[in-house]
Amino acid sequence: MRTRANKQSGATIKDVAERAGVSAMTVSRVLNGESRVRDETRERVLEAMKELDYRPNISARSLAKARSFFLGLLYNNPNPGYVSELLVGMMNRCRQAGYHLAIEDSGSTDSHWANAVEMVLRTSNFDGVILPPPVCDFPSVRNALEEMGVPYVRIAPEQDRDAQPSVITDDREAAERMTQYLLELGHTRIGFIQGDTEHGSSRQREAGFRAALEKAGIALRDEWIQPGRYTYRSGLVAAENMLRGDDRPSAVFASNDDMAAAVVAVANKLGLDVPGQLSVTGFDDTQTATTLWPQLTTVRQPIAEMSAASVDILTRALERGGEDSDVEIRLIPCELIVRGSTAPPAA
Amino acid sequence: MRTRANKQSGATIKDVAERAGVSAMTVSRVLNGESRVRDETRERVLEAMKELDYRPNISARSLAKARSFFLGLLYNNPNPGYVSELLVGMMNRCRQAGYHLAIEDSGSTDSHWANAVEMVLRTSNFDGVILPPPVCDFPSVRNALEEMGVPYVRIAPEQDRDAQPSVITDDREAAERMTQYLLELGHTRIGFIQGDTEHGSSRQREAGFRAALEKAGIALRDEWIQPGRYTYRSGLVAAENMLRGDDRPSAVFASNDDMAAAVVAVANKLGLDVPGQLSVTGFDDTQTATTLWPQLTTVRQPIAEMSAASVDILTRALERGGEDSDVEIRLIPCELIVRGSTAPPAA
DNA sequence: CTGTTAGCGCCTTCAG
DNA sequence: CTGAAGGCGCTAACAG
Repeated sequence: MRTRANKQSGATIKDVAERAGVSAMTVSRVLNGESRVRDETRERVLEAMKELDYRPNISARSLAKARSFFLGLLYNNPNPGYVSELLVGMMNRCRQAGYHLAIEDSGSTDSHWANAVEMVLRTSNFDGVILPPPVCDFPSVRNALEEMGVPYVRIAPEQDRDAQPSVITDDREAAERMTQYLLELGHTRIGFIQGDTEHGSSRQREAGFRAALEKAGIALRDEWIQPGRYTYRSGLVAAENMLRGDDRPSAVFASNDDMAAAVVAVANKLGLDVPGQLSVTGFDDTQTATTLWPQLTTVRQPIAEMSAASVDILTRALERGGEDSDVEIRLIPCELIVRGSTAPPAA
Repeated sequence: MRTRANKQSGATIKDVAERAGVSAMTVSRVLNGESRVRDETRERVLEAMKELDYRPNISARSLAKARSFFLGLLYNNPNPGYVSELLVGMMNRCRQAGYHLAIEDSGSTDSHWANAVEMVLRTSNFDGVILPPPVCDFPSVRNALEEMGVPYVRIAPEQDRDAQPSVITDDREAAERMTQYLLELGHTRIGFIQGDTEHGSSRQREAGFRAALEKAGIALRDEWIQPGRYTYRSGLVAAENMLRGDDRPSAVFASNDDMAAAVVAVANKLGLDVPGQLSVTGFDDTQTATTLWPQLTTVRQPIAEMSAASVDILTRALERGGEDSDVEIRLIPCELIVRGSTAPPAA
C-alpha cells in the first residue's frame, strides 16, 4: 500500500492523447516540435498537456530514441577557477541544446582513469563526452572512448590536434605577445615559470616566450627558467629560486595566474615592490588575477566560450548522427589584459 | 541503411541470457546483486556478460524502475572555490552510491529560478536535488520542488532549518571563536565586513562576531561594521571605508576569504603592513586563503564533507523510498585555522 | 496531416 | 532458485 511517492509519476502521453482526443503519436509529434500537425490539433494537445500538468518521461524517451540526452564532462579538478568557468559555458549551451550535463572525476593519474572512464561509461550512457585539459591528452581515456564508440570533443588538446573535433586556443601566440609586451616596456631580464608538463598548454606557452626573446635577440638564462606545476605552491618555489640574490630578473612571466600570485607573494616577502621593482604577469585571467593586489597583467583565456563551443560541436555532431563529415576544429583566441602588476623596469 | 553508430548499442540482456543458457530474468537478478541465484549460475552469467562486453542500458532500467539514478545540483555560482569543493565531495559519494550527478544553474535572482527549476525538473527526472546556499533559501525553488514532489537536501540553509533534511555547520560559533582569538591576541579595535544578505551564513557570522564582542564588553562602532556581498570588489569598498583615516581598527574580520583578500589589497595600497599594522581574517578557507601573502587566518568550512554528507542523506532517503522517517539534519563543524595574516596589535 | 503496430531493454509479478 | 508474461512511456516505421 504505497501512495505515489511523488508527482513525477503523473500523467502519461496516453492520458494527454485521450484528453485531447488524438492518438499518442500526435502528442509525441507535438512534443518533438514536428511540423506536420495541424495548428488546431496542436493547440488542443498543448492545452491537454497543461491541464494534466504533463511531464514527459525522459527515460522512456531515451530508451525509444536510443539516446540519453546527457553529456559527460570528465574532469580532473586542476584549478577551481578554471573548472567553474568551464561549467558556466557548458551549462548554458547544454540547456539551449536540450541536453543535460553530468560530471565525473576520478583519480588523478592517467592509469586511474583508464578504469574509471570505462566504469562511468558503462553506467551512464552519455551521448558524448567532453574532455578538458589535461584529460584530453590522456591516451588511456581516448582509447577507452574510442573503443566504446563514444563521441567526444577535446578542449585545448596538445596531441593529434585534428584527429578529433576540438576547441583550441592560441596559447603560443598569446605567450609571445605577452613577452613582446614586456620587451616593449623595456624589460630585457625576464624570468619564466613553466606550467605542468602534463598540460600541453605549458609547452605552448613556453614556446611563445622563447620565440619572442629569440626574435628580440635576447639570450635565455637557464636559472631564470624555473619549473612549475600550475599550482601556487610550485610557484612559490620557482619564485624563490629566481628572486633570491641580487642578479634577478626585472620581470617574471608565470605560466598561469596562480603561480603569478605566488611570485607576488615572494616579492612581498623579499620587500620588492610590484610592479616598481618587479613586473609580474600571469596567464588565464582566472579569478585570482583580480583577487590580488596589484591586479595581474595576464592573458585572458576565454574558457567559458571554449567550453560552450565544445558543447556546440558535440551536440551538432550528435544531431548529424554519426555520419562522418570533417572533424571540426574551432579556434578561440586569447586576449592580452594589462593591469597593475607590470611597469617599465626601474631605472 | 545506417550502420550502428557506436558500440553502445551492443549486447542486451537477452543476448547475455541466451549465451549463458538462462532467462533474461536471471541475468537481471545477477545484475542487481540479488541473492537467490545459484553461485554456479551467477558465474556463468557474469562470464557471458564479460564475453559479450555487456553494458546495461540505464534508460531502460530507469524506465522500468521509475528512477533515473541522477541527482541534480541546482547551483548559482557564487564563488568558484566553493563550487569546486562542493563538486569534489558530491562526485565521490555519488559514485559510491551508484548515482550520477547533473548540474544546472540559472539566472541569479530568486524569480528567475522559479521557472528554471520547473523546466529543469520537467526534462530531467532527477531522483533528488541538492540545494547549496543561497539557493537553499529561495522560497520559489523550494516551493517548486515540493509541488513536484521531488526530494531534496539543503546545504547550510538558514530558514526552516529542520523542515527538510539538511547539512548544517556552526558558522555562528566559529565566527565567535575567531573573534575571541583576535581578542586574545590583544585586539580591541576590530572591524567586521558583512557577507551577502542573501546568504544565511552572513547573518550567522555577524551574530557570532557581535556575541564575542559583547561577552568581552567591547562596544561596537558602526563605522567599523561595513556591508559586503562576499565578492572581492565589495570587500575593496568596505575595506577602503574602514581603513582610510587614522582612527582605524587594528584587525578586520571579513565574512569570507575573498573579501579578506580585498582587505589585504587595500592595506598594501595604503602601505599598512599585514599583520604588523593590521590583522586580517577570513572565513571558508577556500583556495584564495592560501593563494595570498600573507596566508589568511580563517575558518575552515568543510565544504566537501558537507556536500558528501548531503548526497549521503539524499540517497539514503531515496533508498528508503519515501517512507517518512525523521528528517535528518547533519552538523559538520568548522575549524579555526591560524596562518600568517594575524598578529598582536602594534604597541 | 493522423493513426496503428511493434518494439526500445529492463524489471515486476506471479508461477513453478 | 528460475522462468514466462506483461508493462514501464515513448517513438520509429509504416499505413492511410
